Amino acid sequence: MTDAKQTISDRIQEKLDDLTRAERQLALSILENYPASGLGPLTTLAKGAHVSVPTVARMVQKLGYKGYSDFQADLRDELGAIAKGPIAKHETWAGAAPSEHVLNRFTEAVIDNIRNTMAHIDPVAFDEACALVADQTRHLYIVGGRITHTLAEYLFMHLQVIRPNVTHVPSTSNTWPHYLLNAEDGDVFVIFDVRRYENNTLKLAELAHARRTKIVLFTDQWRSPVHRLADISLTSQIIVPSAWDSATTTMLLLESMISAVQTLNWETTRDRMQELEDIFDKTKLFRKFT
Amino acid sequence: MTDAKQTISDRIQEKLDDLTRAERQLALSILENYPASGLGPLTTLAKGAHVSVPTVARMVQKLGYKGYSDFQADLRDELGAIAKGPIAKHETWAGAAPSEHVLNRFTEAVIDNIRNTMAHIDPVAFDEACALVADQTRHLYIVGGRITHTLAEYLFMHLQVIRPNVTHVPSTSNTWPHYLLNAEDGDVFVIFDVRRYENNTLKLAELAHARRTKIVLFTDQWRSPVHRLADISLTSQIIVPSAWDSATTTMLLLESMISAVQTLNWETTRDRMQELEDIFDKTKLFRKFT
DNA sequence: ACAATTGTGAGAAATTAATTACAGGACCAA
DNA sequence: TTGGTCCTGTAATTAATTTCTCACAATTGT
Repeated sequence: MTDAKQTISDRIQEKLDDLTRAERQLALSILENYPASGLGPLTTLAKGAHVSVPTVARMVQKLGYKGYSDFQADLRDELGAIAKGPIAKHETWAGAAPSEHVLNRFTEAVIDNIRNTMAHIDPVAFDEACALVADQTRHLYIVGGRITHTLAEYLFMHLQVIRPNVTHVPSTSNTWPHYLLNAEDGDVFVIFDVRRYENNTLKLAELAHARRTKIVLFTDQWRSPVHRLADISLTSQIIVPSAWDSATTTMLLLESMISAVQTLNWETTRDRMQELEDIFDKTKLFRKFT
Repeated sequence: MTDAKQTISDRIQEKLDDLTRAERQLALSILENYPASGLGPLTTLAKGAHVSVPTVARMVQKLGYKGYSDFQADLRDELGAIAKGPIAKHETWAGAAPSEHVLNRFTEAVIDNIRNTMAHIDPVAFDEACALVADQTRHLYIVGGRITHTLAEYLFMHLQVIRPNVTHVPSTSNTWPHYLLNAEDGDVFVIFDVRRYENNTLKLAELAHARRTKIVLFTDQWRSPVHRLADISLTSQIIVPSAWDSATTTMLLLESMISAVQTLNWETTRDRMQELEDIFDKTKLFRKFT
């Protein structure tokens, strides 16, 4: 037992000497276009390698598989594991805890979410969204739902420092129609809507859309119906081993956006932050150290 | 048609809007484990995505394929082309963006934070904290600060469903002394305090400590002064390339705790969640699908 | 010439894909 | 609320493909 898991490619190369001429020819053909060629029909593979069908059947059995289907299944598994990316699938994060501990299972799921989210995100759209949010000439409305209003508020708090003209609108409230009265052509709505999509949020988005405002949507992989009205949708994968969904990945996107917007507006932000510091100093709400 | 070649992944995402709910569910399932899952048998794919066989057939046709086999062949071609091309650069997270893009720099920093946090966490202490939070015989107070009150509220919302006797106390408020009147020996305070530690929060912690309550503290690597009063401190690394700190890692710890507490209280939680669902159904605040 | 290997062709068995009709839900608009 | 529309899963059936095996002939290398 050298290694817990060796790739099928390794396995083939290892057995290469035990194979006969036609079998070797087949094996090399598989390795040549690996792993795609091994995932097609048996006859195609045979034809591509210029060997006969029984040769293929014989070889996979020599490799230790029950049949070609078995071999294919293993190939698919390997492909799935590889696609997961640079970090091993079963890495233990909290080293002091067993891998079945909730900390490790949860962390693994979140890392997976992050990887998947980043793999599918369109950086151009992301940059456009940041530019919209950074544009101080547009009034900015931030809308959250039942769960997501915490994320909305997190964004709101930071943007308040970065720029003026920001309003936080809780969609689960009777008062949100009032906010729309002021919304004009060109203003920006940042809307959060994840699973258990809320009718209120959709209504609000529709009204905002009707007023020709720009809409930036934070949603999950299943996409809130709001996305049809949104100019830019940023989707996160949010599945975790829990009865609830995870907000961590969305939070990551959010903080990335805050960071980007802060950079875009740095001149303004620096002054405003300094003022804020001064006010804090005066009020003694915070401690300098310890 | 902008560029000559688009991947099937792109093609799916592009058509995502034209798909119906179940079809989208299927499409996302394919993207989730791409491209391995699409190379297996149709029935396996359908089962894995929790959709029916005809749905798969309908979707691939909407994507412009003659049938599932046709779709698979295209997938294999793409896989073959990828393998031939430049070696996959898995250094970056958002593959479509350069490694200097804020998304990649930020994500890398957050992953680093997670790794570091998990490396230093004491799982026994974590479990003890979960047990305290899960204990329904103790009244639970949740305290957040200027920034962290969003995290506090996130925890509060979930625990409200899991168990009774939970109170959210904003430390930046004139009213918090009132809450302490009711705090008794054995009650639990969950306190959030990260950089720019707040005097109010410390005062509140001192008073809570004087009343012999248990204190669970979420803080950062520099540790809030509250930690001297806390029974259990859970520290996160929160540094990111930004003018602010990151809450993502703390959020991860938080969600792990919610998941653990939910498991500990599953009997109670299940019933309460069911009731909640029923109420949602009646109020029609949420939509079932799409 | 002998032994091992390989291909041929054919056919059985198993799996898989594709289609249909229908009933139950969800959504929507009046 | 209600009727209508669209979507979806179930189940059953058929068609098609694919895997697998066999016996035997052809080929190759020794």
